[in-house]
Amino acid sequence: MPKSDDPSAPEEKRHSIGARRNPATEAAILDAAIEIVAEKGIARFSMEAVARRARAGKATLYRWWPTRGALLMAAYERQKQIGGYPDTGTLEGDVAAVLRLLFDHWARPEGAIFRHIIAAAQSDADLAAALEGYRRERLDSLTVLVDRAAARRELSGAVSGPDMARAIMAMAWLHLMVGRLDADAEGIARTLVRGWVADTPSPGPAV
Amino acid sequence: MPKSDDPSAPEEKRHSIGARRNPATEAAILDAAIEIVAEKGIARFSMEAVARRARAGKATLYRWWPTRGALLMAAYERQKQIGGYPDTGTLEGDVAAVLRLLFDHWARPEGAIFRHIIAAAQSDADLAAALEGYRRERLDSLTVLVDRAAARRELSGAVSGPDMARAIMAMAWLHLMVGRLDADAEGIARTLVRGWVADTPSPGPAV
DNA sequence: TAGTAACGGAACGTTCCGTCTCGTTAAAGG
DNA sequence: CCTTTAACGAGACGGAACGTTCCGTTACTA
Repeated sequence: MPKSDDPSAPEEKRHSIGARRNPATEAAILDAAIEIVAEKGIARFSMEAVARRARAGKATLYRWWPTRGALLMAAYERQKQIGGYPDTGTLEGDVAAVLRLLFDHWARPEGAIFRHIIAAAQSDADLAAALEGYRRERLDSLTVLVDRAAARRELSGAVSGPDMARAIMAMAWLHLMVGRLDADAEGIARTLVRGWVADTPSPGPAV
Repeated sequence: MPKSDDPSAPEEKRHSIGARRNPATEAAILDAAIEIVAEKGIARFSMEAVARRARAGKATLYRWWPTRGALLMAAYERQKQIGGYPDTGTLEGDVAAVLRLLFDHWARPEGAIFRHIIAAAQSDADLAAALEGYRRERLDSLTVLVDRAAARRELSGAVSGPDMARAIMAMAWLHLMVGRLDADAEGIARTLVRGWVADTPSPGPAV
């Protein structure tokens, strides 16, 4: 039986620990947020529900997370744990591997938070700014793949590293937003990495 | 001065035209929905606000559009008017052209509805189903580009047409969702159409 | 020791939800 | 012709969540 939102029993009441932030309160609130999304879905995620389950006052929530979006973002950052990207030996294999990692992560109940963050960011400028920062950080991390490919002299030189990273992210996000996390990561990687046209008069493999 | 939501003056009261749907009512409601989103943003878009501006009863709204998402979708379909895709002579040029068309369309105040439809679909199963139908329709329409490229014997054969269409859509949607509708369509097209790696062992002009 | 700020809790007014009645209107159908 | 049917504007209704504001308690800080 899933835990109810109403503060029934086993957790003892928390109190102020003086004129400073209580880490136990922060943890309880973020955990409650993650649990609610995982158990009941985003529709049941409200500031009131989080406060009830965490046995926290609404004022405490609003003191540290001014909007629902901010709390969502914090909850996502707390639970996310994506390790480094495996080295498969080819760019196409690396791209497939990172897509597979992302799809598996987002398919978990807590991972589903992320698509709701993107959704909420469409009407919340502050959240949009936070998401943009996170997005740039993830884009930068994808350059690892490109650097490895460059070291192997695998690249054609027709496309820049940042452009490649954006394309990978675009494919990942599209499949997240349309709920197709069972998509064929290898097929997507092939679509991106190999050219669609037979012969481009590009300046060839840069030496 | 933007029109207020409150039904002040100039529109005369509509009545029932008998035991059948009133087209004027439908038009007034959809127009009100489009105007509210364009003028005030999605945050001010509510069933109540639409009913107020359209001088319609809430029951009338719910009779024809059972959810907010359904009304959003109908409003988008009413105002969208994307013509055919221009033929630029190359696949890369065609992809750039379609991206430019989409970006320009979505950058208009009414076009912004679409990103909110994608957002709302994350928490509304009915809307998600409607969006999925629309998405497949747009994917099919993109095969025109691929067919033209095939007729020119431009394709490498390494990537299938549906995969190409999905990749184009992914890039378009990403830039929509992150608010980068000023992106370089030509650069994106190049990223997709040309290969990232120098030499693929596909049936092409291997060196 | 006095000041300060976080804490749980609860009440507040507001907005929007979706449902529901009401009286009016006019087409549909026997 | 005249009863039936259904759409219409209007708005009351209970419920949920919003974001703010108090309260009394707690314990660190100066």
